[in-house]
Amino acid sequence: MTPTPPTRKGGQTRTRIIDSAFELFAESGFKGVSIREIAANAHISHVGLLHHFGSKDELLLEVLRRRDSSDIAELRDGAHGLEVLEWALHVIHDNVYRPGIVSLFVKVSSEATDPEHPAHVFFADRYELLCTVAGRAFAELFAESPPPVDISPLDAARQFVALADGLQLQWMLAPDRVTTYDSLVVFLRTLGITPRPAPSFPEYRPGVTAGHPERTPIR
Amino acid sequence: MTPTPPTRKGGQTRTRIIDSAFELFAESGFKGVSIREIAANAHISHVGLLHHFGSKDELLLEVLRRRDSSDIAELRDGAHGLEVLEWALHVIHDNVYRPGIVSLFVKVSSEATDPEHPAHVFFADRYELLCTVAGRAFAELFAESPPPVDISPLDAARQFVALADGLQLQWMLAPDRVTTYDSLVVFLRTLGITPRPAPSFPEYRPGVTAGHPERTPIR
DNA sequence: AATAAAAAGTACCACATGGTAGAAAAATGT
DNA sequence: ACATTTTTCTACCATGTGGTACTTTTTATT
Repeated sequence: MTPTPPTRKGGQTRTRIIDSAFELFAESGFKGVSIREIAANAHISHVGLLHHFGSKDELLLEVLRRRDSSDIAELRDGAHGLEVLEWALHVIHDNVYRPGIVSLFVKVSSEATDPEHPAHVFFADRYELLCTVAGRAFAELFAESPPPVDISPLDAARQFVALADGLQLQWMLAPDRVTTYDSLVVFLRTLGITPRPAPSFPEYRPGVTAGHPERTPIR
Repeated sequence: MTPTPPTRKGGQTRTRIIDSAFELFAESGFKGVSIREIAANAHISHVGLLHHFGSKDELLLEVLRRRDSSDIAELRDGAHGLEVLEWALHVIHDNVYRPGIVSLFVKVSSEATDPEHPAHVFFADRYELLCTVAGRAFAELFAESPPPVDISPLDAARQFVALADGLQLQWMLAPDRVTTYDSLVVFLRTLGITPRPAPSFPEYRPGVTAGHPERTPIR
């Protein structure tokens, strides 16, 4: 997968570029930023950048994969029922401290609505995965105690994901008025699900958050 | 407000340009389209366009105002309680037949997250208005019959709006899997609110939908 | 120290961008 | 018919765009 082993010095610049790209894509979306800006921000020429990533499109996908994996990867293996949703809530709760990642996904996901967009497939797949996994979780929970209204687990999952997205959009437009996390907890309670509260002052967990520039400076 | 009365011939081209801009902004967002493309699509040179709208920014705002007013304007005056929500559901239900307007707002609203974006204020204001109006509606409904969970009317409003946005995003990525309208009805039922169903085969109502290119061709 | 490979840079390309200057053409008012 | 205003165009500009060809510098391997 990685053509250049990370021991080679290029590995460092690679991640430096990815961090830079993440930062700027998050700020202005995909179309809103040039590879030259990204390169400058990473202290390199724009063709130096193109040496590591063949094209702007590839770079974006690399950024998305990197940022997504740290969140979703853990999700695939054996988490069940409430655990899954609590884990999701935990991520969302933490996102308050790294608005960049919210911005990135809000902006690029809507751009990616266009079937021609380089990240279209990525997001289509992502939402399918998210809804499937969350759907399984809801199914297990509903099996224990059925929800107060007639709603399929998959529908609940889609609503959960949609709600998170929509609230984060509103949060970015008016950060003071919206608390995505609280709102999602209320939503779950509406469905008869009561997640354990996330810590109100979350401790820094470098192992999990490493590589997120908002928390750990790049250099 | 309008410097040139619509009797003057320029009025026609103005709307022709706006329609063209709407179409292309919806397809590729604000940054994704050049005024030259918009102009060509309206059969005019790009400086001819700039004569009518001083800049690309102004054009976007004009498009947004136009498209929004047809939906929101009616909302300000005397609608109450359930009426408001049913009206919102009705609009959303109809949106299936004019995906352009969904695409426009999904794409541009997330771009507008950036405080520098020309439409930032527009969307900040818009969401405040939406949530306020919907909040009042929920307040009235909750006064009649309190919701099954502890939730403030304003929170319910924000969730309602957020859910609509998030579902429409998912719908654009996978149109077959998502039915925004049904999902919103379920959500309301969860809060103890049962809206009257919208007609399953909505009749064309030219008076309301006039100006939406998906329904009424421009020329 | 020599050699191969990787990384970074300079110069360039064809093309697109939003916007301006000034003139020609068309519509409008009297 | 004339003068005025509105509309539209051609030409141009400075800047930015993603990407290529080719060269130089740095790094790792033997």
